[in-house]
Order: sequence, then structure tokens, then C-alpha cells
Amino acid sequence: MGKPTISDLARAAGVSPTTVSHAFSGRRHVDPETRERIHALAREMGYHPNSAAQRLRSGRTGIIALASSMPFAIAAGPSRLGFLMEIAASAAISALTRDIALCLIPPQPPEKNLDMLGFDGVILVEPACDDPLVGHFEARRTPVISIGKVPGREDIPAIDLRSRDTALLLLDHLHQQGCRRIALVTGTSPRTSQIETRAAYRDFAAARAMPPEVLELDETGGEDLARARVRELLQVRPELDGLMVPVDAFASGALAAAHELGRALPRDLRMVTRYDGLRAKLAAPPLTAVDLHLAQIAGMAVELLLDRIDGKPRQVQAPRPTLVARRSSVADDNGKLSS
Amino acid sequence: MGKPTISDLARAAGVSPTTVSHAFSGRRHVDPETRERIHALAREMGYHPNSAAQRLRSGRTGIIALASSMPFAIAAGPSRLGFLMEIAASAAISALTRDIALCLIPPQPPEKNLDMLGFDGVILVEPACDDPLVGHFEARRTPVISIGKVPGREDIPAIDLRSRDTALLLLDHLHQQGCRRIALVTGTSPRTSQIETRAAYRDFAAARAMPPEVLELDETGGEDLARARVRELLQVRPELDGLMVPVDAFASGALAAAHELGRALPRDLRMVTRYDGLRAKLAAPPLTAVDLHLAQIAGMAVELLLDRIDGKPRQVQAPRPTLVARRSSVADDNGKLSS
DNA sequence: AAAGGTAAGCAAACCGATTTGCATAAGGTT
DNA sequence: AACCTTATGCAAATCGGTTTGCTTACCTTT
Repeated sequence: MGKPTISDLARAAGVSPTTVSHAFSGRRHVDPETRERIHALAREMGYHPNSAAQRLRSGRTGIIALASSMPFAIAAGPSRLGFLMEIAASAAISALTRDIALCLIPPQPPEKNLDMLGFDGVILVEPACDDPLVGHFEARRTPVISIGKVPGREDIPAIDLRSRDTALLLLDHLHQQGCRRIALVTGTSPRTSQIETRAAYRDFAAARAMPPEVLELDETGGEDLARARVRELLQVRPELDGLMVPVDAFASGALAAAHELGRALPRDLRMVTRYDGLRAKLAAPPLTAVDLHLAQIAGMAVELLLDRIDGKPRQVQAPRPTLVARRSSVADDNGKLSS
Repeated sequence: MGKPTISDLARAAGVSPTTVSHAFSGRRHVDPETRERIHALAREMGYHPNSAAQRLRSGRTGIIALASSMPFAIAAGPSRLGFLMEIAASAAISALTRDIALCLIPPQPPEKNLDMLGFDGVILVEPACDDPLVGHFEARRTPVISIGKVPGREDIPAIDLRSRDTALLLLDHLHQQGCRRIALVTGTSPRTSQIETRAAYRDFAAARAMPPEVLELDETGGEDLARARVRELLQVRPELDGLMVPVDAFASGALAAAHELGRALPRDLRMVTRYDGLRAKLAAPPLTAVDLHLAQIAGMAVELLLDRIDGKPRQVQAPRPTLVARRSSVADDNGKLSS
């Protein structure tokens, strides 16, 4: 005994399948009494429309994908996973409430098999410039949106991560805490967040007549690379009193470097990072970071994508990032802190 | 112009749709020359079988789900996320290579919508005893397997996480390092891993005539609860020289407690945890943990589920957990260590 | 009474693949 | 020549919904 089909239900209700369909979709008028009878019977029989049949007719697969091109397994991996998973969890909820499945596309996916499963649309997480996934899906005319703009592709709808705002938030915070010589330690990958952060930093430096000091590191080097290079930097530029280190793996390394050089935080040096994940929270001292409101952003991304699939235009405004001040940049007795 | 269908391809190749279908599926013999022509043409035209149509015919949705009943957002959340995401990433790869989409089921999913999207099967991650999701899917006759046995449900196929082995691995390690009074700090949730760990601990204690000391804490209390309670424990039982703390959030708390009491690791106290995630790696000192080989386990879980869906029985053997020794339990000069 | 409008619902086509039963042709056997 | 095999491929049914065009019945209007 399989699951009841629309015909079973129609027979039981003494109507045609057409009427049952209309009773559910509302695309045509059905006598209210009949409709109620059908609905009641459906509940009783445990009828649910077969999604494969609906999809065949509608041409939709009912699956959207979430993809991050950044390798999971690099040194910065675990944090990246946290970032991605926060988004995935919220996006999955948003999608499920709309009867859409959220499918994870792993990094380095088996290209060949990617197009067998058709996706109705794809959400890219912080894509890089010329990301291969963008080309892949555009070639298949699969709607794409991104969380964090695709560099150089203003035409692709995106939820702006507001990295400029984030950077200025952190820089202003450091400045308020008394920092006058702030360096930026950042990655080399061509993502919007890095590009905007660098620009914001330079603007900030110019406005305050602060000599800019930027250290760009290959993300694959991870914590160890950052420790070595930040150590050098702090030795060459002992006057530095603030470090903005958006990549949290680098921040871990920077913290180790400061510790090795005997520079106590926040007294001798203040440090901030971007993503408020496990790394920031567990660091010693805990790192000031930014709440990007990823859960909210993920929900918006799903909405944006679904509207895009339906051909509806739509503008969304990402939430403003907020500061999470911690002991890496604020002395204990200097106002209230999040732990 | 939409995507080419099987009829388009058949027309172009000068054969019937039937022949095209057979050329791909191999279910009936097709002249090799014809088959090659069809394949070549398919490649050229960019033909891919419509998955919705295949699914309608086969009765499969082509979607499997990955569900963790443990809330994402509780105190232990971030680590749990890491654990889950490691599994999700690998499972997604395994699934994709088989043209199956892996869909995330968030905790507290919108029950109503869960059955609209039919899943071909579900992988549960470390379900608790009487997990509501088990009942939910069994009622819908959806095949279910789990990573970590479902307590009290030997009939549900599972990849054994081998928690007894894990516990004994850790206990033996501590013992080898000289610990003679080891306490167990664990959670209260009724998961197989906790049940087996407790049993293994009691057996170990009995075999060594070591007085057992077990501290059970509510997982939602997280790090802070663990810190307070472990501190009490260490004060009441100063003779303790080893702590096995499988829940890594508790291990963070325990570490803080030890630090507060001035007990240096590994000299005055040795500590080990289970999941080798960010928490274990970032702790000061880094925590000895266990590599559960989650990626491999995830791949096996997908295979097990797919075979189960096909009605094939199958026994799988989970990989043996391996120790990752770190400075929380091993002195610096005491052999080689992973960082 | 004729014309027009609306309410309610059905039959059949359709989405794109898979599968079953049958047809035709070529080759081999007796 | 009659018969059997094997190779090759097609037509049609099927999966379970959705959508379009049509029918019937009933009510209103002039």
C-alpha cells in the first residue's frame, strides 16, 4: 500500500483529481464546502502531493544549493566551517519553511555530477573574484546570488556583508580606545570583504594622517604564518598599538606573536577581528569581534534567491554589523563587556 | 529554448526515446555504434536527463537528509556545529557523487513542512534515546540510519562511533601517563556515546581498583557550569590527577577551573576530551583528543543509507578511533606531539 | 422567452523520463 | 523451405500531479 495519490483522494471525496488540485492550489474556485471536505479527507488519509510530480510539471527541482568556494580544509578551515555552518543552519530553516531543500555543495565538488542534480538556484558564500562556480552556474542559466558581493560583478544580486562598515566600526573602536598606530593584517584572496576592508583602512589612515601599515598573508598559511609575520612586524614597528586582523585564524597567530614578544593585551596592544566565532570567543584574551548577524543574512539570502528564481526583482538591505567588545581591545574596568 | 529533452536528443540521433534511454541506462542492449552516436550527441547538445522526471518514475526524491536533534544554539553549540559540519561536508561529497542531494534538517524544524519534501532517507547524527525525529520518520516509513547508535534501538542500522573504544583509548592513555585517580565529567543527555563512555569508565575503574568519580552536567549549562562544578570537584577531591571530559565545551570549563586553582597541566593534572575540534586545538594547553575519522564515517553513513533504501542489507565497520596526544596530558619532552 | 453571466466541476493533454510488449530483419539450423 | 534465435529498436503505458478547454446547471436581466 503506497501513499495515497491525488486520484485516491479524489475517489474518496467523490470528485475529480482536477477539483482536488484546485482545492489545494486555489488556482480556480472550488465550492467552499467541497474544499473543506477534501482538506479534511486529505488530513485523514495522510495525503501529501508527490513532490516529484509537482516538480516535473513546474520545471522546478525544489532544491537550492549553498556553496562556498573557499576550501574547507585549509589552515583557516575550522573557522570557515563555523562561518558557513551558521549560515547553513539558518538558510536551511528558511528554505524548509518554503518546502525547498537546501543542499550543500562541498568545496571541490565532483564537477561532472553537479549538473545532473538540477538546482533551482544557488547561494554563494563570499565568492572570490572570477570564482569558477559563478561561471559554472551562469553557463547553466541557474540563478545565482551571493552573500558578500562578487568582486567586479555588480550585476549579481547579493546580500552585502557591509565590510566597509565593519572595518570602520573596528577602526573607530580601536581609535576610541586610544590606538594611534593601527596596522591591518589581512588575506590575499580577492574577496569583497578584503577589498573593502583594505579600502576602508586606507581611508581611515589618510583621514587621521596615520601611516598605513598593511600585512597581506596567504590564507593557506594559517595561524603559523600569521604568527611568524606579525612577530616580525611588531619587532620592526614597535610603535604599533593596534591590530585589525579580520581573518580569525590570523588573529590567533597574531595573538601568539604578541604573547611571545611580551606585549600584553589590551595594555600594550589592542587587537580586533571580524567573525565572532569560536576562535574569537576562546582566545586568550577573548577577541573583540563583529556580529555580522549571519542568521538574519542567511534568511534574507534565501528570500532573495527565491524571488530571483521567480523573476521578481528585489532589493534587500543587510543588517548593520554590531561590535562585540572584548578584552583584547578594552581594559577590564573600561565599561561593560561581553564574555 | 529550454534544455534538450530525451525526445530532442532522440530526434537528432534519428532513433526513438526508448533507445536513448537504454543507451544511457544499459538496461537493454543497444548497438555499440548507435550508443556512441547518442552519447556524443548528448554531450554536444548538453543533454542531461531531467531529474524530476526520473524521480517521478522511480518514486525516489533523490534527496537524503542529515539531521541532528541536538540544538545548535545551546551553550555547547559552536563545537557541535563543527562536529556536524565535518560530517555534513563529507556526506555531501559522497551524496553528490551518487547524484543525490544532501539536505540539512535544522534543529527544531518546521514539523509541518518536513513531510512535504519527501526524503528518500535520513541520517541522524548522535540521536538521543527516544529522539522525536526517529518516530517522525519511522511513521512515514522513511529509511533511517544513524551515526552513533540510537540508544535502545539496536534494530536501526548505525555507524558505531565506538565510544567504548574511544573512552578506553583515553583512559589507557591517561593511565600510561601516570594518572591513578581519574574522574569522568560528562553530560546528562541519553546518547549512546555518553552511555558507553560511562560504562567503559566504570569498567576501567573497577579493573584498576580506582574509586570512580563521575560528574554529570546538563549540556545546556555549557562551559560556565563545567567550570564551577569541576572547580568544586577538584577542591573536594584534590587527589584527582586525571580528567576525562568528552564534551569539549565542558573541557574548556574544566581547563578554566584547573587554571583558577593553580593546577598546571599536564604536571598537576592531565585532561583529555573527545572531539578533536577547534576547541581542543585552541585550548591552552591544547587538549589531547580523539580523531574519530568523521569524514570517513560520513561517507560510510551515506553508503549505508543508500543501500538501506535499496533494501540491500549491509554491515559496516567504523574506523577505529585514534589518539591525538597534546600537551594537556603529555609533557613537552615526553614523545612527539601534534600541535 | 431569449440572451447573458456565473458557479461548479470534469476530461484530457501535458511535464520527461522508464519500462514492457511487440515487430522486424538478419543469421543459423535441420 | 520451414523454423528458431538473436539483435535491434519502436510504440505505448506509466509515474502523479497541473492546467486548459469545455459542459452543465442555475440565476439574472431585458
